[in-house]
Amino acid sequence: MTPKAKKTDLTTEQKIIHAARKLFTMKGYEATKTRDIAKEAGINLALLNYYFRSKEKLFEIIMQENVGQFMQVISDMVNNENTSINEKIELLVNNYIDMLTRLPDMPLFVMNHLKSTPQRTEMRERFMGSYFMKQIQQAMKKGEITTINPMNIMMNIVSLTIFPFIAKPMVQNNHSLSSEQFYNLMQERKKLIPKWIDAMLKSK
Amino acid sequence: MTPKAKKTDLTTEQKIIHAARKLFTMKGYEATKTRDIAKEAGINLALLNYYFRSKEKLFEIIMQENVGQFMQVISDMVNNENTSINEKIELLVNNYIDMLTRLPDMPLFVMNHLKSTPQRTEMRERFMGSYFMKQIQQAMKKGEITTINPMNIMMNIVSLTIFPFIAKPMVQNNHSLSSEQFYNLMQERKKLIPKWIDAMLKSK
DNA sequence: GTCTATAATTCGATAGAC
DNA sequence: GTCTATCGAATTATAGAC
Repeated sequence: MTPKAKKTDLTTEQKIIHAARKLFTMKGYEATKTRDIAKEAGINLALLNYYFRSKEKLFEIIMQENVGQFMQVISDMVNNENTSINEKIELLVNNYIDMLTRLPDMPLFVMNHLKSTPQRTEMRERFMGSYFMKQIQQAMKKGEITTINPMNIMMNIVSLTIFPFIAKPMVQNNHSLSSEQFYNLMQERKKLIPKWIDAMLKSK
Repeated sequence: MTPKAKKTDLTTEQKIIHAARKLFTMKGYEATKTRDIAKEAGINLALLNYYFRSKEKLFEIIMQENVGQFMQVISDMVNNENTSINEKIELLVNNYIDMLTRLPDMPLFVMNHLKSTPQRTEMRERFMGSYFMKQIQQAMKKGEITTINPMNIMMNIVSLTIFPFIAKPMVQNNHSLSSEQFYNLMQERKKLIPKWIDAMLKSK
């Protein structure tokens, strides 16, 4: 047996987490039934409560895991003191598009939760006090970029990167756009979004 | 009595629709209970089923109403033969921001539904065969705008306009950004988004 | 049309055997 | 740790009186 466990070698706890992650992110909290999680995990309903006391506790674990990953990409970007503005934007766009290609349900899942139960993410504070923010202000002062509310810069980068994954079912239905075409479109945007942001920052 | 009915003068059917619209868009299908709708409407639970046979039928009415409004803004824009490219963009951004200011829950509500039950919206076909599309292709041929996949243009306009409302709970928590500040930011974007799109279309 | 009462089902959670 | 069986609450929907 290799040290790397096969899928069937997962512990019961891991099997439940895997099943819960799949169903919660796919269908949301209310629409996901504990019976379905148990079935998907190949175990019994009672065992789910034995390991995780309640549906809500299990959900919180999955949600924090998702919120964490989601926020991490932004934190990594805005606090990096070794990259230029343009490099930061490229890094964030690349990381998000790669992540959301693997986990396309994540953004809607996270946004739904933040709406119903606002968290202390303090996105705005984190951004306003970040190294990225300082770089922007310096570039503005030097006249290298146009005068602009920094919130708009961050909002635009994230909008252009994430929204297409949220709107995917709208543009890509009935095979009008194949999965492969959508994938290619997103890969193409990795290079285009930084260029567009650059054009925006230099517009008068 | 004026011909315009007061809120308390609504028919029972209207009272139920109003309550259902509020709760469904706010909390989604599963989390909304028929009892709560009845309570919100000030009527009895049995009466809800008397008028609308089932929870699902009632939901479909509310959902189609929302999807319709959502799509209408795009249809109005891409099929208008009397406006320039820039005027079209300004119109769409203005209409969406005004609509979502009134109905901030709409985008998440609609996106959640389209994901779970893909509709025959054929957004891509409608766009690809539209008058707006023809204008873009002409402008590209004349070299007035840069060479770009038209899907990206539409995707960017909609992303920049709608995503901030979806991400609202993330940027605006714990009074870090007041409702008024958020409102002002969105109003400001009415003028900025068309400028940014313009810069994007002229970038090399 | 509107109500009260309740049927029928579903769901989260637990008891208790192994 | 894992299972079967079941409880108790919640929820959608309906029956039947007025």
